[in-house]
Amino acid sequence: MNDATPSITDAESQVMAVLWDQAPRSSEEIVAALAGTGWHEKTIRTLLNRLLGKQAVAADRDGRRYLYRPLLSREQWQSQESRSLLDRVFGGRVAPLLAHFSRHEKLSDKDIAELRALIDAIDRKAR
Amino acid sequence: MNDATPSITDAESQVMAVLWDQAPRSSEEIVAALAGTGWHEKTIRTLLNRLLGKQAVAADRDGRRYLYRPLLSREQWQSQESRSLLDRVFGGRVAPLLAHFSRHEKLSDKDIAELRALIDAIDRKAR
DNA sequence: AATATTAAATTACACGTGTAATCTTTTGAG
DNA sequence: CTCAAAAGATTACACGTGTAATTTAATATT
Repeated sequence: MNDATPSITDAESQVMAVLWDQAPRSSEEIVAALAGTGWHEKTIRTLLNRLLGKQAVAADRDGRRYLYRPLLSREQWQSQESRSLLDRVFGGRVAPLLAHFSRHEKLSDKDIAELRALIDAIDRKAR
Repeated sequence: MNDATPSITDAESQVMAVLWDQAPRSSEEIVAALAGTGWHEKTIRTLLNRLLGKQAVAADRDGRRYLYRPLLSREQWQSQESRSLLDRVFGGRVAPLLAHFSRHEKLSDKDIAELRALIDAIDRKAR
């Protein structure tokens, strides 16, 4: 009986991002990759450990060090977060979300073209 | 000075929802409207007070009671939450978000029709 | 083998949030 | 005018999270 999909905090997701970008990596490499955040090395190691506890990453021994790799994929995480927003904020419906964006976000021509292509693709698949 | 836009927690947003649905309302009415949540009356009053502190609602005296009304609109809140998801999870781009939904969410025919109508509307407005 | 490094594990601590209980003040009932 | 009921204000408390410091264990060096 273990957690279906671990839920990741915001800080944790930034550590995941490093591993999604490339894995496996040692904690030292991860710390280096997160230099821009201003986080203390200790902080990053804490986050790594929490991710281990949540089984969002795995650690494989490599000599004296561990190499970390993601167990939760970026796609899975995006799904969770998207669904959460959809349910919490838009009553679970996609169209209101898009309607919202259409009114309040600046969509580029490229965005619009992509969206149209997507709808077409979805539509074709649906029939 | 004062907070540009207060950030609302999940529980608080459910209280806001009652006021977005109809306002102004007394705390008693709000408690009644949230009967389905299983929350204790005290809990709901706490949430109301926190919303007051965050200036997400205003309270106008009405005899011995207060009448509450939203200062933060549903639209504003949806914007905040959407933008937060977009930035945190999708690097700030709308198309990847929608692409994600197209791959992972089951869109009903009605959804698809609505989306198409939206795109058309956006497109017409854009040109 | 004893000791110094260093990675990892454990512990810490403040603050936000969910979830209330208690205290205070106001006001209607007698 | 006194007292009880009720609305609101204050206080509580555990848990998650951001942010680390301290302790332990493993390994490299002398």
